[in-house]
Amino acid sequence: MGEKSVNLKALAAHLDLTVSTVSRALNDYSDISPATRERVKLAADQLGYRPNQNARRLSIGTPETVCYLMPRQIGPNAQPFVAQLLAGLGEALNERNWDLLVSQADASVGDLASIERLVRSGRIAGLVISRPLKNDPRVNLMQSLGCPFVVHGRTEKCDDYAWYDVDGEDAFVTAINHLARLGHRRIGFIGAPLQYQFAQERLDGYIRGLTHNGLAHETELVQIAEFTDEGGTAAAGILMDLLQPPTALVCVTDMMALGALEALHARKLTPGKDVSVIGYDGLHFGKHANPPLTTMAQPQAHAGRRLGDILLSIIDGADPTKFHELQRAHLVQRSTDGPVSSNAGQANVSEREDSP
Amino acid sequence: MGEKSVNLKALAAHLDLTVSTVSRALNDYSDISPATRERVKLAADQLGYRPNQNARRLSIGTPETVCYLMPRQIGPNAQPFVAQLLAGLGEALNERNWDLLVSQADASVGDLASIERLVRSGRIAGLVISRPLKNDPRVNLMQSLGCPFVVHGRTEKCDDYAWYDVDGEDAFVTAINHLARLGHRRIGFIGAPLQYQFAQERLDGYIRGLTHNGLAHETELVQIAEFTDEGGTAAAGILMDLLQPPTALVCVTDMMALGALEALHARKLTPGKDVSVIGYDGLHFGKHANPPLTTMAQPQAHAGRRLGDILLSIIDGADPTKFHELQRAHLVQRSTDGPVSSNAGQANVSEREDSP
DNA sequence: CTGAAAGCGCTTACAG
DNA sequence: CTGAAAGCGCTTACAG
Repeated sequence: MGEKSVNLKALAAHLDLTVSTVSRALNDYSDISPATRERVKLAADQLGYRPNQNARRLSIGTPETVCYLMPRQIGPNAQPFVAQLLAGLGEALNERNWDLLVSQADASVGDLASIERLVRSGRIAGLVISRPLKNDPRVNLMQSLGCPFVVHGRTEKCDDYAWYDVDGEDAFVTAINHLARLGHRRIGFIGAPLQYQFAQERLDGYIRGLTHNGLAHETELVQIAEFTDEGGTAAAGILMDLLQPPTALVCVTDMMALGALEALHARKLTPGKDVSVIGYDGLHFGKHANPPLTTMAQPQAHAGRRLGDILLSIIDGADPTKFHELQRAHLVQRSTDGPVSSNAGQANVSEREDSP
Repeated sequence: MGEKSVNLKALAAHLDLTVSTVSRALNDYSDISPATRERVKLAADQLGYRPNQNARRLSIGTPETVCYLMPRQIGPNAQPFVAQLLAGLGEALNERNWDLLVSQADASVGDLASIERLVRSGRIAGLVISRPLKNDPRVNLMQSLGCPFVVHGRTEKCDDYAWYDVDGEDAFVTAINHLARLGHRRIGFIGAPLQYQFAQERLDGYIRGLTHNGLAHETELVQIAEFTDEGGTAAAGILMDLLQPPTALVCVTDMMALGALEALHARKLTPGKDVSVIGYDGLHFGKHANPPLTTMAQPQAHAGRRLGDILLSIIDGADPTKFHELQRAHLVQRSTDGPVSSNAGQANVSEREDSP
């Protein structure tokens, strides 16, 4: 146990060869005789030799490592997709024997410094940024550092770097179209802080959807909150307590939609019957919601793999601006969408109406 | 953009000093005059110098990196806790400026080779293994390699290495006690494949709980399936279709419990009223289940941080066998547990009863 | 207090 | 076909 692992020198000595020859044999140089190549490889296997990667990478001049910048936790279990994304990234990297680092620097100040340190210290050959802000300083930083990167999502101005995204605007147009077809004319929007580009896009889609269906965009129907279930509950509460409450709600994340369902339950309203709710993400968990959540599902199975492949291509020298990959979300109808209810449009009777 | 980052040599030249002096100044050696130390640090800041970590680590002889072995995906979004765990690990590592690698090797054959390569190639100083099997070859491998590691969970024989776990046996005794107090006498167990130690432990707890409450352990009440919601649905279906179906179900994961709820709904049974269901994990999502899921919640907020701290201690030379940290899960009562229903114990009328 | 030198474990032109 | 040597960018005894 703990036999110190053999290095090139020891292996060479064992074989009565120089490290130079052994190294080239191991790396399949053509100027090594087949005989010694085999002999070397056999001995390497037997002794369990593995080249020291720090030394190797220092020598070849690339860290053969890529970093995934984890979005910070917003509430408990808010990121069920991280594992899947990492699995996809790892799959792409494994094929080359590259490593996957994870770090937690977001768009705040101190974290920019940590990103800079990460790339300047030669630890990584590329970076995956996720959940970008409308104007994200990390993107600017990476550009000025000249380090390859790919964004999972987009910023407002996104033409000069690589990204992979799902079309949130289109998804919300689809959701509104669906609701309009069901007869809804007052549709509430439950959104996330607009500094996040995804939040802005989905709001844009909501507005475009309204316009497209000849519906007015009333600002009181737009409620912004943290993208957690509690945020969704709070926002839905405000909307349902309006004098003219909406008959349907679209939510920027499934988590918020789940929270919105709670607000409906608290008001004895049945989701899908009294009030329709459509979420966004397509989380598997939505199937078990009360009732099962209708949602705009994004095709997340291959996001990690694609992000990895794109990043590797860029590191290999491809033009980043060639990679603008936009996927579409699709409507998954479960049980929270339905035709506008007969008593729709009923005004809430507020105490204030009776006041002076 | 892309100014090639300065290295020690360039920085030294810029300062008219040798790399030797500059290195020691940067690392706060006491034999450097305060004046030049300040001068060096200032210049380093200005030029954005960051020591190349591959070189540094090769020189100091440690990779300053730790690896987290991700459990493989079992179904979509099956690992909502991975993000939280990584965040905790990262927090512990950040304090020393160490890196966090993630890899996906599980207990299968080819993956053992990849673990061996990982440690032999000097890329990592330690490893976090999760979701171990009863007898996990990864643990044996790490021991024979003499590489520090910590297990999230335990194997059957777990006295000679470090682990952090939640007491699943105790949790299931608690769950059974709770159900027994509510009058249940036929309690079904929905489990995962028993090669996983966690599955065995929870089954042990189930049996111990039954015994403790004077209830018989009937093998037909134990159903093993994959730990996904579909697995839970299938297992619950079999149990509820028994001639003498159980009046309560305990499930080894919340995911399986959510699946079990579906099986009850399909049979027009109301969870918490007709049949009680208790899950395990304490997933946040359970709050939004139909109805909200009662569960044995594990304190997962600090698992990552603890695992990181333990691993670092071992790397620093602490005795691994000193770290056997067992947390307790606690009952979170939501809405799927309730007193045994009045029509409990009613036999299913099967067609076979009418047969010859 | 600072410099010159060796070494970490590889890779890769360059000789022979 | 193989060897001797330089170099990757650091750190750290060892001199002076």
